[in-house]
Amino acid sequence: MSRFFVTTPIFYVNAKPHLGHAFTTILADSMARFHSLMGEESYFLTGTDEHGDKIAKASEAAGQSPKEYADQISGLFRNLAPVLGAKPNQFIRTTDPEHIKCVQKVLQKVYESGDIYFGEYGGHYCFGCERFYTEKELVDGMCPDHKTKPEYIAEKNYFFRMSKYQSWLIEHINEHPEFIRPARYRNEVLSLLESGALEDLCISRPKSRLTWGIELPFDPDFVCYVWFDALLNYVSALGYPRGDKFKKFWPAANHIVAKDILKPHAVFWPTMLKAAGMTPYQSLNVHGYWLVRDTKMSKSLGNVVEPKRMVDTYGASAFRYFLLREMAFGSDASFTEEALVGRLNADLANDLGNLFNRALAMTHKYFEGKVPSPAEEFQEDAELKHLGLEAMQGFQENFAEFRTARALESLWELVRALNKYIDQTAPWTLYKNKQMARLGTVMYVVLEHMRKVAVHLWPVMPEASVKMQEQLGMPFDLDKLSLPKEPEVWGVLESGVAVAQTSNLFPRVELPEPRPRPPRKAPRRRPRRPRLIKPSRRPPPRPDRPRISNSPTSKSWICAWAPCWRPPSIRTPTSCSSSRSPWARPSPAR
RNA sequence: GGCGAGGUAGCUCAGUCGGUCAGAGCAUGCGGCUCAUAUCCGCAGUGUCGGGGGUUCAAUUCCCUCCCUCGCUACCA
Repeated sequence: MSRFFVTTPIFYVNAKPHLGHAFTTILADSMARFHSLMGEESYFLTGTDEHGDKIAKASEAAGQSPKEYADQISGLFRNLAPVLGAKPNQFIRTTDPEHIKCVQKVLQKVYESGDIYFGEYGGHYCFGCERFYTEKELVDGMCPDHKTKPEYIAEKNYFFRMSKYQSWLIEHINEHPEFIRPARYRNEVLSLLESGALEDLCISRPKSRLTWGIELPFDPDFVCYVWFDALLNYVSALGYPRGDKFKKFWPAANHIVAKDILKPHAVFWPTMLKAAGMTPYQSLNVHGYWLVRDTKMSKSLGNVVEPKRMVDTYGASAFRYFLLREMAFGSDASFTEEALVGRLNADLANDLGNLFNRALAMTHKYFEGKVPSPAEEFQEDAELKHLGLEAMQGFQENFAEFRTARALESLWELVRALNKYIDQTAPWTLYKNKQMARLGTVMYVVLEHMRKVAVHLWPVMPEASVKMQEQLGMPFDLDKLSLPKEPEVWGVLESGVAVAQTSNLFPRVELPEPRPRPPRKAPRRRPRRPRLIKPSRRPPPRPDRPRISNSPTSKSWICAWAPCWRPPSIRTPTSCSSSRSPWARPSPAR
């Protein structure tokens, strides 16, 4: 069985989780699920990076020990994944004793092999910041924070002989097109490597100015530089060097990072692995930033998107769908609540949700709620099947290469084709004309394709996908499913099985009215309360069509807050609730 | 400064080894259907494919040049 190991970066505990962290986690989770569904054994690792100068300072400011501080923020990150419907197999912390031991083991090994040496580093040191600045970081030769002239000091430190691996790395990148992707970042790294001599990496900090780190095994006066420490999480988590997981999942590693940490992952990390005698990872997958209304998210602008609020308001499935559908792999994307609501209504409510609802309703109306038996296949059925085949293959090919937006775009060609097929075959007319054999075939073709769509959506919207499959009378069972076979397999849905009466998985939502800007001095935002909004301009109900009692048009005001929109069914935990990830098969040992 | 990515319908983007390549979705307007969450289906558009020049029978697609946006230019993470 082939293996798939996917990682997020370990998140630095100097700030609370935000949209970017949420996205990386969701992307990694969807990849782990996708590969499980493809029949591979997958393992999903995430965690927190807790050492270094910034943490030492932040904890001091908070009046806590670094460990207390890290414990607190790390907890926030640990709690993030479940909120997003993500199920990492492991959450590592760089303060874990096993990780510390592993880092020391690697340091010792590389030291003994001669790739770590003691040398001198000279730089512009600002005593106010207690750190070195590069020439470029200085503003007119001054510290950007303190506006003072830093002192040039030389410091003895340990260095990693990174330069030694420059040509090897260039060659490796050239020979492995998937090593860094998309190509724009691969080009960036190559030009970086080819433009100048790769320097050696200073990997120690004297304890005189930093103690919050992993002690060098060969010199107790120094701690390890955070990146050298942090990057090793990817192998320490697997129990390097002798752990079973390491033997199983390395080097099938697929790292996911945002573009800001490209360099450490594309240059430091592979050379470190090489020096330590390990095979390089399989791929580094680089995504862009989430902007908010085309500007960078920042606390001072007050435009930080809180993932939890989005999930509470719109549901994890819709939130995940939006993020994976909206961001083109590698590029920046813009997050707005309007865009999210737009996608939710257009793609999920109108196209997909309504498709489920109308098909289930017809199955009840025409076949007492049971999946009918198909009869003779018509030309139009074969055409739909062919279109579906291509849409599903397009989904799989793109998803495998992290192009989730294009993958979903491809799958939606099938969703739209299904709505069109229903309109063209007009089951209501067939029923009126008592053409029950043909009607049965049409409905079967629709329902079976809906099942295929639902299966493909599991990596993207696990909760909703499970629900959809249940509504079709097919309880979700990962072991029985095989995504590679789905495009061509036919007749999985059993005739005579009862389907749900209605779907209502993705009700349309109204965009909340813009919140009035809180006054400047407002201490804390008050807890959100349901708000009443005006219904949108809707035409009056047609006289020939009976209104459903809960129709928005029947009331002058409707509640625009979450609990009204989402049926309780969505929110109840699905079968995926055991602590061991149920979709990794077999569940790897923890 | 150097290197790189990109500038295509109101919006988000796809596409072109030069010739049905001027596209999709959303948004807009009109029409149809009634199974459905007023949803779905069809039709209709608008675009000097960043500006200019060149090569060619033919360029959005190749070459030159200019303008604009963004990223990188190495040890905070």
